[in-house]
Amino acid sequence: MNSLNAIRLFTAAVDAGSFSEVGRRLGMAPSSVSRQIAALEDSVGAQLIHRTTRKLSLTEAGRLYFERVSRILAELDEASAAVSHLEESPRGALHVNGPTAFGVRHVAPALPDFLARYPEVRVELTLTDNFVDLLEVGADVAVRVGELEDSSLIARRLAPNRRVLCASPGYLERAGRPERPRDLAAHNCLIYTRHHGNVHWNLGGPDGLAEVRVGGNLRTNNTEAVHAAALGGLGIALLPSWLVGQEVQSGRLVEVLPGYRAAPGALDTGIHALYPADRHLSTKVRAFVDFLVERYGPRPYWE
Amino acid sequence: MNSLNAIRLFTAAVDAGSFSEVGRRLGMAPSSVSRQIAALEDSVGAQLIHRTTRKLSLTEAGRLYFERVSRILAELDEASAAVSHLEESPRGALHVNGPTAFGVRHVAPALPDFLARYPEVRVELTLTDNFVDLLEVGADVAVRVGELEDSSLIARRLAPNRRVLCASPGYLERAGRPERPRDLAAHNCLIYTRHHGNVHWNLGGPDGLAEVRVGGNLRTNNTEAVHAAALGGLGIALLPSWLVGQEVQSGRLVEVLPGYRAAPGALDTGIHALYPADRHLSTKVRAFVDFLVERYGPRPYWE
DNA sequence: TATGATCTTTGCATCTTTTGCAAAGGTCGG
DNA sequence: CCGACCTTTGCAAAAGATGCAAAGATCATA
Repeated sequence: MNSLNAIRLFTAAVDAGSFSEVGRRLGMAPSSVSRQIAALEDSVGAQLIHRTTRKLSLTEAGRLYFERVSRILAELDEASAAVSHLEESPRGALHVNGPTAFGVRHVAPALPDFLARYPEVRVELTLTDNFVDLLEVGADVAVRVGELEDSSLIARRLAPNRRVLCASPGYLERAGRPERPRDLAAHNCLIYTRHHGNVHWNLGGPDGLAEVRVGGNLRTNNTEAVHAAALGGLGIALLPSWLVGQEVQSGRLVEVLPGYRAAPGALDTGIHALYPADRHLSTKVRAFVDFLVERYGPRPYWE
Repeated sequence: MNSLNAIRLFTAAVDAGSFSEVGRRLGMAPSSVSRQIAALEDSVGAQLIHRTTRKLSLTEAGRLYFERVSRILAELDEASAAVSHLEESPRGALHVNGPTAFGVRHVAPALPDFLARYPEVRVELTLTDNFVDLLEVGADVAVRVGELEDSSLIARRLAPNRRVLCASPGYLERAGRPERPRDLAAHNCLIYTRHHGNVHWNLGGPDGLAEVRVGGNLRTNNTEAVHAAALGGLGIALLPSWLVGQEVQSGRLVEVLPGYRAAPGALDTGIHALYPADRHLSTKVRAFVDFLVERYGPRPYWE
């Protein structure tokens, strides 16, 4: 096909009025200019420029081609510039995907600050609780809590994902306060699980790991339900700190066995931002992830 | 710079949904497609396509670029097509240059037939008697009578340029009819010359070359003036056959010393079409020159 | 009128770029 | 878990672009 370079040389020759002058301006040998333009003429099948040693002049075909092509070249440069412009600074649409609970509590509230810092960005926040393929849904970046599927995506750690035991002050007053992990077996523990069968809580504390079989009158596959039940005083829940941290701080919930944490498991790998492992990471994604890292910090505000 | 090929591959990939599919359609290795598009991304400085092994998806930059670029590619193809179209058959503007006298008598009258045969051609006929640079004046083809400057132009012979002696019947009745070249010295010879000094007519006839010094009461640098004077009965003129041929045929002028012709000289090299020696001779020029060659034929109608 | 400067083009050797193949690493469906 | 298919990278070969020098041509100038 006719190369873009040849077309550029053609227009340059029309402007400069001489192949040699083009060569001088563009730092190439006149012979190269000559050959490229000759090849272009062959490819379109028409003489574009009449040449004498002293003067160039356009043929009718050349005039026609020049008019159309010079406009097209400008448009092409504009298109490249527009794309490059997108990457100069964070700008354009940013599709963020994340789980509902975390998104509502810690992503959405962060957006005003983020958008204030990057006024040219538009955020489209999609909160879903089923796993979605980033590219499928057209997202630029996803926030994931726990369980990272191994994939070609890059994961950047935003915060730890720790689960703590907690209950409402009313429940503890009524049912007593466990002193050791094994005391939990006698309590009404609010179970979040996606599977059937017995549930064990693995707790790490000052005296090492303790596995406690727990149970109670509520099992659900919805963390929010456990949360609501705990707030309502139903029992003891094992919930992520980002979900209950502020309520513990405000006293609406009380931490139980404060020296103990859920032992790190599949669900506790942390909170990550995921984005495609492209050679060119877009500035808006980088800015967003950096922003979240900075906002949550080494020790998140909810801890 | 970013190559046109890479851009074409990019749009092809968007259409095909897979680099391998592009390779199959265009007959090239998937690796080449991959590398070209990667290079394009480097050149614009942004990721255009997210790739997994199973799916391609456009980034925002990619969508933006695709929209603009696919339209631009279409325009570019159109531009090439328009130029190629010009050469498919004679078509477009044809600038013809020639001398006034010949042009009025033998070019302009030929144009109706020419344009009837090639309805898509528009002729712009410029008649000038001073020598002009074809390219300077933007002409595609020139008709030249006699004296070919040697140049880079191609000359195609259209007809002989012979000068014959003639006078009006009235003059011959009054002054008598020369029988031999030397008789001309006693006649009123109408002199066309651009220089000062004596004028000699070199005549070739059955007995070889004869040089006669001629003179009379009219010298002019304008052939038409000589022509008009001869028609008016002023004397004997040496004029091109294409100028007086039809008047000789109609009897308004009578040929003098019919066995003699002006000996071929610089002025008698013939009538030629001149056009640039380009690698791609445009079809409209070729058609026009062919048309004149055919119209004048081996023996022009004016002879 | 002759000379020199400058222009375009072509042959040729060289250098850069592109290409296809093979292999590696990854993903999806059965 | 396996096989089919995808993208990417290394590597050698092919293709294309480049610069130089020389040839042929034109114009300005001495």
